[in-house]
Amino acid sequence: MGNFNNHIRPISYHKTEASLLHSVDCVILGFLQDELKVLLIRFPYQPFKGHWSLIGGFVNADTDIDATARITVERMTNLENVYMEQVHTFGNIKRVPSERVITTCYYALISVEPTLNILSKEYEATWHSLDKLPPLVYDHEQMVKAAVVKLREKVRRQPIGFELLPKKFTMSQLLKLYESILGRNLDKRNFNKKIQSMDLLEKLEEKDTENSKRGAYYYQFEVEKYNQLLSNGYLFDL
Amino acid sequence: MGNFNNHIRPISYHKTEASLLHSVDCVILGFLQDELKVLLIRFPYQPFKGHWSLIGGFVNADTDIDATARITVERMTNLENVYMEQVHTFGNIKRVPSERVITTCYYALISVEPTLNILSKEYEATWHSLDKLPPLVYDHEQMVKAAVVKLREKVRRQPIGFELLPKKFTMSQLLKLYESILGRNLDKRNFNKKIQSMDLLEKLEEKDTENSKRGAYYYQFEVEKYNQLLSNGYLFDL
DNA sequence: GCAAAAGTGTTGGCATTACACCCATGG
DNA sequence: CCATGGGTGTAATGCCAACACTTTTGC
Repeated sequence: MGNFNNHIRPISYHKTEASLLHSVDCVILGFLQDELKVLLIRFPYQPFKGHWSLIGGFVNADTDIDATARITVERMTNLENVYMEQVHTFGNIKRVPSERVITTCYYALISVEPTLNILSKEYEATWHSLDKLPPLVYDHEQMVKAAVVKLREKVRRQPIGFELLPKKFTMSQLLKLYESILGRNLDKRNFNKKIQSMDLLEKLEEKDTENSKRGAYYYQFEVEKYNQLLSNGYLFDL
Repeated sequence: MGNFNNHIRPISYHKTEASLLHSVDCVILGFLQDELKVLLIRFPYQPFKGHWSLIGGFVNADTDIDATARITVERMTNLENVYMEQVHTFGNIKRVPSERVITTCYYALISVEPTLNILSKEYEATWHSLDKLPPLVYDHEQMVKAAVVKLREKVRRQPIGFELLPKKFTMSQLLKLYESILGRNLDKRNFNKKIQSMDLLEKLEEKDTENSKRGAYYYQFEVEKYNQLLSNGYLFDL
């Protein structure tokens, strides 16, 4: 496998059809310094060598495209079970000037903890603020935008924001996360009220004393409780 | 072009990558007999010859994927400027048993008027209710479901429902359309109130007297008015 | 003692829902 | 004259947005 003549077509009533390169690109999102950021690498090939780029990889004949995206992300981050969603497939002829490549874009949400060290070296992977992105190769800017739009819609109807936080987090972290994703300020009291009323978080004894003198209680998302509510017809809605 | 060895790759640092078949499938939706329906054809190839299927086509090296989808729909319906949205890309290895094909699914919204005659012959294209779909080839049932979910979300935030109606339509047609898309009954008075308050429809002098003795006023969607409101920050929201 | 973040309730306005009767007409 | 779909208003409710002060503690 890996060779472009190797795709399987035993029956091949489609012998005459064109065969094309297909890749995946991943918008890896993380929450750092109270802000949603995207992980970019230095593009390794000419003529765009050194430009910033999303992380991607080609789809080969014996791998599902979702799996290709997952492998791409996991190889880069050394994480497993990363939350991913397909965003859109970009298929214009000229999107990659040098050749025809169809690319399916995904986003991945990762919790930034011990991660950074592992990934940083190979391609100079670094986090970039969404509101001051450097120029990216090909149509990768479009991809980032599309991913954020999709995340913004999804985050209000499903409790996926927690994927971006450590297991234990404070209310103000959660607030700032949502503010950053939605791109606007939220009222602290109204936000807390709404979250609390959902009854999806467990309040822990422990406090975070790093970011404030008084200390803020840690909370934890309870997946099981959510699944139970879900099966009773509950809809997360923020 | 059209031959699978013809894709352009002058630089080809990706010579060693696999080249795959890529197709599009289109969920063509129409509103008939007060119901949202999908247009299906009889699949023309063995071993699924005669089974019901979506309308599709292969992507060749010199056509954008969006254009491929559009051409597919327009060839089948003899319509132009059909409203289309990309839904999802299905890329599992085994989704087509006989060979690896990655398929991008689109939905198309068409207004069913003079259409039917033109398309019916070639592949026995016929309209099917969404709640009693026959078995479909491959993963086409999944595609239909995904398309309807996407439409359901979109139709509440953008005035695309009108794409499914003739230029002139009555309020009860519009109501039934939304009921059918959203899959639940809506209150006639509340619905009218909301629609009227948007101020996007022009009430015509003319009445539809076919479906009722008293006659119901025709309305028309005013695209320009909508665009103007849009540019002032207005958000359609139903 | 002060700076910095945490925590906590109430109110008014708006939007959504629920609900029922008369009208016009063709047959 | 009656059956069928068309057209219309009001009241109750719940939801969301706006808003400010006290607490804790490290420095």
